[in-house]
Amino acid sequence: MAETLRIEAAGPYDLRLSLEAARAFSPEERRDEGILRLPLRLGGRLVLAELRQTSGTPVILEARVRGRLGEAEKKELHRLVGRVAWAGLDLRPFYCLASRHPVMGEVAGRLRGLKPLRPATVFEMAVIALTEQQISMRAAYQVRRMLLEKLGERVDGETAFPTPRRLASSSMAELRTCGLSERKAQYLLELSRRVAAGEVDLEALEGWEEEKAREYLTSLRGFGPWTASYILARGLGIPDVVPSEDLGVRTVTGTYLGGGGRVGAEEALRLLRPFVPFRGLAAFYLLAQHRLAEQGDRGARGGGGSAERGPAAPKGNLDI
DNA sequence: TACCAGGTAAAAA
DNA sequence: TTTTTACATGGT
Repeated sequence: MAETLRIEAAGPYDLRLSLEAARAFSPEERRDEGILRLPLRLGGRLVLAELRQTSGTPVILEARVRGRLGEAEKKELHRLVGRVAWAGLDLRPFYCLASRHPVMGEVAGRLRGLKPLRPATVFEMAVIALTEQQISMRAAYQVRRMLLEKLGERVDGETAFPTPRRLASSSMAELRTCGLSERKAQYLLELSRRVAAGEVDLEALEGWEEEKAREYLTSLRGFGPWTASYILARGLGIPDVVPSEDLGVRTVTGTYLGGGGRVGAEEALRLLRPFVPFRGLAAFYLLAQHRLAEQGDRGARGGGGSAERGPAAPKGNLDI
């Protein structure tokens, strides 16, 4: 017995490419034929949704879940899948802007249909952002893997992100063994406790005006300007927001749009100006291009011979 | 071995 | 008020 829901997404969209980009940083090689196995909480119930894209236009995403779902659960599944796949984002206006720029036009053409995969909740996005502060993506990935392993909940072979309540009930020692610093463990505990207590509602930020949400986020302990921008961009899905102080953003904007290497935050913003109101999305495309090209290089060296993805990119440790 | 990675708050100057 | 510093892990 299974339920299959069909979710329409604003086209163009390429789920397989979006998955490939999202996993470009991951040390584990996952071959899953363009299917996203997504643990989701529908009300109090944890289910595994298998998400795939059916061919054709308009873009339809199929979400398959074992067992029966109630009407409210179906509605929630629809909302969450739409959120993760960013179904509401229409890429066409961005492509229109990109086509007027020689480099961005080429990158956007090559990565047509790419959208950032978004975490199912703003809380999860906030935790991800906390773990990614300062350390490399690979190091942060290991920390999150440990968090999932120790505190996550298993469902059909996948692990769901721990709830605020579960994180709030964990100990400093437990979080430290996941590789978090004392300080980040404190931030994470404080955030989780406040969210679990209902004192902080990150999900409610969805409808807020951008600057108000930014102000609120930076008022939380451990949330600086970089973290706030990252959450606004990917957690709340504001396509113009870009963490311009971000090392990766400064590298790729300098490399692809500027004269060469890493630039300062202000210069990065200046170089991204042609893509208002999609500056964050533009930066994401450059990061993805950079990362996928790098991965392609590795594959070629290893004899795997994965598809060419354009000009070789300078070395770095970038991710989306 | 050092040094750098999608930074931040708190201490020191 | 502005400038340093500690911090965790993984790759080079």
